[in-house]
Amino acid sequence: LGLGHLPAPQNFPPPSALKDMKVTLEQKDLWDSFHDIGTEMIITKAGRRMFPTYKASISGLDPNAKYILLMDIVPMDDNRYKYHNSEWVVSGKAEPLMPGRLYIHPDSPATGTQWMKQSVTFHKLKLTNNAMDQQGHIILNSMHKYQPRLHIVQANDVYSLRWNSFSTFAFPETSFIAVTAYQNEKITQLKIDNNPFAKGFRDNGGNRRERAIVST
Amino acid sequence: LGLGHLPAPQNFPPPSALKDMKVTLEQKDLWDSFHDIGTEMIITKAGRRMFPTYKASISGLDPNAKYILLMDIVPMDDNRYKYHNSEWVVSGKAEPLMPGRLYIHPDSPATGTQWMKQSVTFHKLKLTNNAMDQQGHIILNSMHKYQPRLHIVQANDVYSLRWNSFSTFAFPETSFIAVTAYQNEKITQLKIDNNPFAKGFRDNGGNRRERAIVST
DNA sequence: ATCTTTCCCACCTAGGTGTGAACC
DNA sequence: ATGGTTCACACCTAGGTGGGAAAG
Repeated sequence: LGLGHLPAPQNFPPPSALKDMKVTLEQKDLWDSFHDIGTEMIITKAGRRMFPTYKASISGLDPNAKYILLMDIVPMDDNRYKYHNSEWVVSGKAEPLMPGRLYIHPDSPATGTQWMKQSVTFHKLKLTNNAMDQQGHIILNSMHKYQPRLHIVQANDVYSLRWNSFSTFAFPETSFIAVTAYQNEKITQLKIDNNPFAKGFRDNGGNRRERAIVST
Repeated sequence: LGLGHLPAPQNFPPPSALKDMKVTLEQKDLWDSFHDIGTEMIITKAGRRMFPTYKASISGLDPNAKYILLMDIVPMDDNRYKYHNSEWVVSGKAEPLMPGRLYIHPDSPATGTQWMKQSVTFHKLKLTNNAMDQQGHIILNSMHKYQPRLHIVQANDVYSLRWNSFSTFAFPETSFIAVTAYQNEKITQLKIDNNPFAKGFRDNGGNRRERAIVST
């Protein structure tokens, strides 16, 4: 079990008490369309959201027990990558990584009923390349390959978080390479086409206004 | 102690263990300028924020104990009011009120250290006149007079909330009359002058653009 | 040179304001 | 008629996008 690296098998066998627990990734088609090309996620100093957003629907929890949901993002290998001739190639050894930060879902702790009644979304999670980040964002190295993981922990509050009874889920289609600027223009176009916040960059059938010239 | 009405004295004597607990209302000058005229707060079906925002700085908590902070808003008397000849006058008996809802500060529960390190703001609290509200907003009756109260409860989580050890604080300058439309135009003007979201209604020294005519 | 990162920007989404007419 | 409520709206704040130039 590599220190902070992705363990195999990806999904831990859940404790017997939770054997019916099931997690389904939402918007799988969208994730797949990115994954087929090679997903890239922008990381910035201030922190950047992931797109697509990680959303999951959960079943099989004890309705009355309390759970904390968290995400972490672990390196998939020991390589550093570069984008060369329209493909990702290994370019060296991975940078050393600080112990991975955890993003605790802000609704935590909540009962099984509350987690199951609607899908759980992690849209507020942010990625940063700033190793000194003070805002609790997840710190990653650019040009490295990562795998997000969802953890479900039965615990009464975030302070008594113990790692003695939890289930971990990793969906391969959510893996990505962290970048500070998009490398593959097909990824850029998929983001523009699907992220509502990037609508300004869509080609509206020739009706798009030209960008204004800034006079300084 | 009137059922759901404002008890006297307004501030409960705190438990001895919390005798050093202190709560200071922020932006007291702003609250005072409203209070001097007669504060009105809009209530709507969808829920409306309060302005000024209720903010408090807190000291004297046990740094390591965990606390939940809540607000409720209680009737100040049994009257219904109306605004007549530029003043508020009693116009009848109060409407019956559902048991008051509590607004639990979203950072709850947190340690004394966390509550004390910066001021606590309740800007997300919303008021509604919709008795069937499903979104957890505080339900009030229009044309009735109210007093917001802050409660500090030592408790480990929101589910085990017990009313056996808490402190209540009520600042008279935060009392208000709930309305569906402003009655006193001095209140309207104070809101426009101070609420950033109402900047569009400020008179910019004659530079304000005329409102566009809507063609339908 | 080449590759990667940073910064400011126009352009969006999301949602908090009082208005004034319509509604009851 | 009168008094109170609702609704669509223009106009804001707040903050999430990738672009492109500049910087490293």
